Amino acid sequence: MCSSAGGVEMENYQGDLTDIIRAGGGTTTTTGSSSSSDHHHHINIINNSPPNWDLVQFPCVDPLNYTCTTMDDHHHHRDSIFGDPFSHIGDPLLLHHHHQQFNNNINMSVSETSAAAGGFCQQKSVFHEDDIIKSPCNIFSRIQISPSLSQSPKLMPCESSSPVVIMSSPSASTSSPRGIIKAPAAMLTSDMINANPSKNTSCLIDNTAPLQISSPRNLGIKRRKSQAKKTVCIPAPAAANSRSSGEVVPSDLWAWRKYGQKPIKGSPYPRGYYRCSSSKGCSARKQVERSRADPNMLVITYTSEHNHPWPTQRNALAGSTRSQPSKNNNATSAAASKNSSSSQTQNNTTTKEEVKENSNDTMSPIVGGGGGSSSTAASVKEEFEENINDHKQFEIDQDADLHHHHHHHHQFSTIEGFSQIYKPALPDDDDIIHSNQSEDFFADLEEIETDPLNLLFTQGFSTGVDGQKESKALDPFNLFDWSATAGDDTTHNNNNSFGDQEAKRGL
DNA sequence: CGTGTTTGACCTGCGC
DNA sequence: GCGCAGGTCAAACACG
Repeated sequence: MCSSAGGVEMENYQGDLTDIIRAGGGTTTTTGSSSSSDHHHHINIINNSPPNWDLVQFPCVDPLNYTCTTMDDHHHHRDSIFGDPFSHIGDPLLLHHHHQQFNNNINMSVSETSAAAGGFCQQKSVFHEDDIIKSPCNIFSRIQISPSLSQSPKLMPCESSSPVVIMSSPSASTSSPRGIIKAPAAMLTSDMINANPSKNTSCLIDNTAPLQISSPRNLGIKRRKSQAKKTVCIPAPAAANSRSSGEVVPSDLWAWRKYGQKPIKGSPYPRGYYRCSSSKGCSARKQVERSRADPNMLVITYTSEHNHPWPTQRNALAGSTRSQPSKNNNATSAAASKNSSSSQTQNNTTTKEEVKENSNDTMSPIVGGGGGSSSTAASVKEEFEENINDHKQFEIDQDADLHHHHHHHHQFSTIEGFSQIYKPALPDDDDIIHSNQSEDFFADLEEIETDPLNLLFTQGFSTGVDGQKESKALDPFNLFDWSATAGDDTTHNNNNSFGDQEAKRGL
């Protein structure tokens, strides 16, 4: 079955990119080699520039159902149902300059359905080269949603950080391996590829082969059930040379349990299958695989939605925290051998163990690995608490690097962004970011208030009133709701209350 | 004991 | 109908 690995075959790859969010990535790549210890990762992050930030942040997004109130009202469809982290994310940087534009032009909340219906918004402005170039490109990767992609010319020249590309394909069916996604191709122009000569390929999903979306043949993809799927491409938290499966899944705070792994034809990397373990009845699933073009990038496909709030229990921790089983190596290698290809083997040399190691990284919770695929909010929380000191250090470093005058006493101001971002996928909560429901929800989440992300944002992006503007630029997540926040007091209030709670807790 | 991972077998959808 | 390939199941095992 498995085929040829080697990565020679790219066609399949393309098909997988139905709805893609690409996180810029490259970031981790070099540094994070598998072998690096937690400390190493930590250090890297701290010392590094923006690119690392990308890594740190994207993962966070994942589980959240961002309700993007700011999005164009015409496109209410939400991806959030998938727990797609990026579905509602906007480019912070771009927002900084084109906040309004972003809202209008990018519809992050577009679900496949909407996409199929042409719900995608115009991606026009967002990807202006000027914006990209001018923008700080620092902390966060650019998040781009390219619905049809045809228009997004240069996506990511961002030097320091690769942009995150969110792509939504018109039809869910396109995501099949065989399916060809052409849209992405548009995104992956030579410009994009070359834009970042200095950087590795992180930004590219597959630059070696033409990306195609939807070809007649593609339609035949194996979609058992025409389930809408969301594909997210993010930088692999772990070492670039991850072993085996390459499923170094960034922590998304949902509890995922791996229930299968299959070699994918045409890809040297196997695909891991995860299902939500937070709730028995939860049908949320995700597939994680490495990009063939760029092993540093993980392609995560979300299927179904979480039917439960954010995990507040540590029920999923038991296994998540366990250290690397010796068996893993063998298993992994075995899997690798199946795939056959030297390169594959090499890449596959990274086992879960490494992933776990990475996950331990204090910074990982967010992206790098807070527990990898299996990490839970609780676990992340734990890690965070244990390393709170480190985080503070991180904050300091960030401040220095970013030249932002962020102060501890301001840190809670960013909670607003956090609360908005941290919205679990709640059923039927379209557009509820402003609703009481969301408020209640967060009230229930006290347990995870100390979530690393929260802290991260708090520390990393805290800004005073004066810094609000800056924070917007820096805070990728706030982006999403800024406009909403501005126009919606409710949201604001919710956030504030949330922040207050944390403040009370002495965070 | 509870939870997660691994992994071979099985199921299902699709193209030919 | 057959074969291929993706997706899922479930037993065995590991970890805390």
